[in-house]
Amino acid sequence: MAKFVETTVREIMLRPTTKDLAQAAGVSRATVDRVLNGRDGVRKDTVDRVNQAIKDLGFVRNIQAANLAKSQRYRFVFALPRSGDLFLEEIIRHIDEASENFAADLIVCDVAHIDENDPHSISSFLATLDPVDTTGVAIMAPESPQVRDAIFRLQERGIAALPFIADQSSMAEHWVGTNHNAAGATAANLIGRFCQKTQGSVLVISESMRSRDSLERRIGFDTELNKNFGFLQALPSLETYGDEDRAQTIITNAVQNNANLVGIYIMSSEARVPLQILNDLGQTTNLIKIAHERTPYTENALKTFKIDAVIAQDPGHLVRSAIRKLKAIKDKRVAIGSQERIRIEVLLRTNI
Amino acid sequence: MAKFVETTVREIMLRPTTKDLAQAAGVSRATVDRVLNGRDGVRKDTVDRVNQAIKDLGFVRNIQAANLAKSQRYRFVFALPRSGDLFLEEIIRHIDEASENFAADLIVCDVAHIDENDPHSISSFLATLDPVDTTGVAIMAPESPQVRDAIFRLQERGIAALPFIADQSSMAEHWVGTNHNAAGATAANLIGRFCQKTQGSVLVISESMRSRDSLERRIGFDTELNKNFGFLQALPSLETYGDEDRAQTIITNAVQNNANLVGIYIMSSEARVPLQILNDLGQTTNLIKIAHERTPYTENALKTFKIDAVIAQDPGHLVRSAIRKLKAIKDKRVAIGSQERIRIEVLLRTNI
DNA sequence: TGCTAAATGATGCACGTGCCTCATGGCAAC
DNA sequence: GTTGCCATGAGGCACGTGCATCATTTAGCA
Repeated sequence: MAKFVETTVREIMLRPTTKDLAQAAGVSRATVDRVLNGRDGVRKDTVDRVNQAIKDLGFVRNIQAANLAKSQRYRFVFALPRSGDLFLEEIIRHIDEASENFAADLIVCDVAHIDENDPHSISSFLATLDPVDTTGVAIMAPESPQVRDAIFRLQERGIAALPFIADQSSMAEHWVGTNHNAAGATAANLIGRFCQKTQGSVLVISESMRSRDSLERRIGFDTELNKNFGFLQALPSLETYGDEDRAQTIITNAVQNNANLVGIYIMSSEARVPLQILNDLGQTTNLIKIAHERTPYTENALKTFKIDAVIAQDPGHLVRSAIRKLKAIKDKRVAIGSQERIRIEVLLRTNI
Repeated sequence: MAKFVETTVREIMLRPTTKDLAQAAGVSRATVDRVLNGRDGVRKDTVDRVNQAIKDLGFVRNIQAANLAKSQRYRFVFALPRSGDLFLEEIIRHIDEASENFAADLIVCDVAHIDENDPHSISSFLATLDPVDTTGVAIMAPESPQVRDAIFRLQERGIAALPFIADQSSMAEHWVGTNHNAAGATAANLIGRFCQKTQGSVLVISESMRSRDSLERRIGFDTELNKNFGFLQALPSLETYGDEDRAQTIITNAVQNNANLVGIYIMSSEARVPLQILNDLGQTTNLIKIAHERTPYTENALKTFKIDAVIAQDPGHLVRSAIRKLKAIKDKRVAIGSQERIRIEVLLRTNI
């Protein structure tokens, strides 16, 4: 049984303050303040003395008190594509939910809709944001030089900016989303394991192959299939361009022209349209079908055996992770690594 | 493109204070304080007036300021079994990590080791905890009347208490962990889908069937297997009792006496011992193998094709969820529902 | 040595809430 | 009318930090 020595506990419960710091470093509270907040006019060896005291005492700034003093508030904007996509609806729902639940932390979230295919308009929207009432922005938009530049300019103006779900390359660690390559590989892995070692081909349906996300998924999918499931052959990607009529035509053609089809991978986040078309075709019931993202539609499709697995990223986690990261940037902290790695979820009928 | 009217933003960024409340309700700040903190000596209609003002203004108490005023600190104790279990090690690692990262929120976490099979000693340990230095406890222990009672007594003394991973039934919503039944069903689902429709039997290895968790997993497993994979037959559970020699004997026997084995489900959180035994036996390489919990060992086993899938609950998420729930209880708030539902993760070689 | 600028100290208010004390006014029972 | 209780008001201090102002000390330099 663990013992808790009284004094230790008290020490833990009472943390050192800037006053203690000042005393330990042999300076005044004003100088501690200068060092803590990076103001200039302090000699280097004084700075070092204070920093040493911070280490020695294990001082951690009381952010609540600091925020109180600064009347700091956080307002984060989620810049999302305007679209009727079910996955986006889920995202927005979670932003609303998070907005309520982070109210106690003085955080407010808003959604702004952008035209995802017009980098110029996105860039000029971002330019209108004012650091006075906007603390940070999470941006979901396909990669483009304009958007990447706009993000850098935001940061220069003191607004935290974060690519959201859609990756802007060269932002390195600074984004929120999953590894699309691994997600595609997981789809291939599941199709390979689920189909009964039958020789055959796999249909890949996408909304568009122009985005980096789609390309990466496809590469991950192909690589895994070739390497570990050589008996399966992936067909070229069908692109629906979000057009239902076009989807109807190309999917119907593909199914009828490929007699030895064993599986279908729906790569885009809008699984509903392709699935309904496949369902209406009727001849695809015993094919392995894998789609992306948890929505009411895909959940139901899993339950009713119309689909075999869903590769998903948790929309609530994505939203909260973005909020925490934006806040961490503002607070000049580092966020928890392991908490912010968004998992690639595998949803089956039994674990939704 | 979204527009943000100046005034609206300012309104959002500046929240009403108790002063505003007092003015709106036509009472003094002292009375607002009496109502907010549930002190008595206030007439009912006055209470109603204040509550109405809270609604009208959308007042939300500034917890940071309140904590500052109260010098409120949180110290949470995780009461865990003492064991060399890799999963437990992961849990402890995440408690340490969380402890660092929640420091900014004035939260400190400690681990206490309990004797999981001695409800009496657990109960008397819990009784020693002092509300002065312990804000809440997360308890990982098998279900028992003594522990359940001890939990209720803790709550009476003002210490938040929460069953952790191991369920104490009748605590309803108030616990942190996954649905074991669904986890077992998912294991069955995966084995059923992965094996190539071969008739055969499935070995189930457990540490002990005395715990409710194991029973529930087993029930979920059997139900799913019988319902959707009738061609497979689950064998009676092998219990290792944490004894390596015993494990060696019973597993070897089972494998040699069941010629038509197609899969193995390792139900306990300690997958290492059974897996090593199976590996040494050599004749099980092409059986479907499924285990529980992500540990360095299971991760490696996935990567090297020694195991086909892992059913896991994210230890970091479990820990953080427990902390958030305990804090919410202390703050008399309701936690975010969707954030606190721990997912049953399916880990494959491609998405770890 | 004396001058100037840079570095540091001293101090006080503000932030929003909890908690305490003391004063005041009303109302009912005697 | 007096007494005593109850509901409420008024005000102040504390929490830990940010930020501002003004005073004072120290270092650098001629």
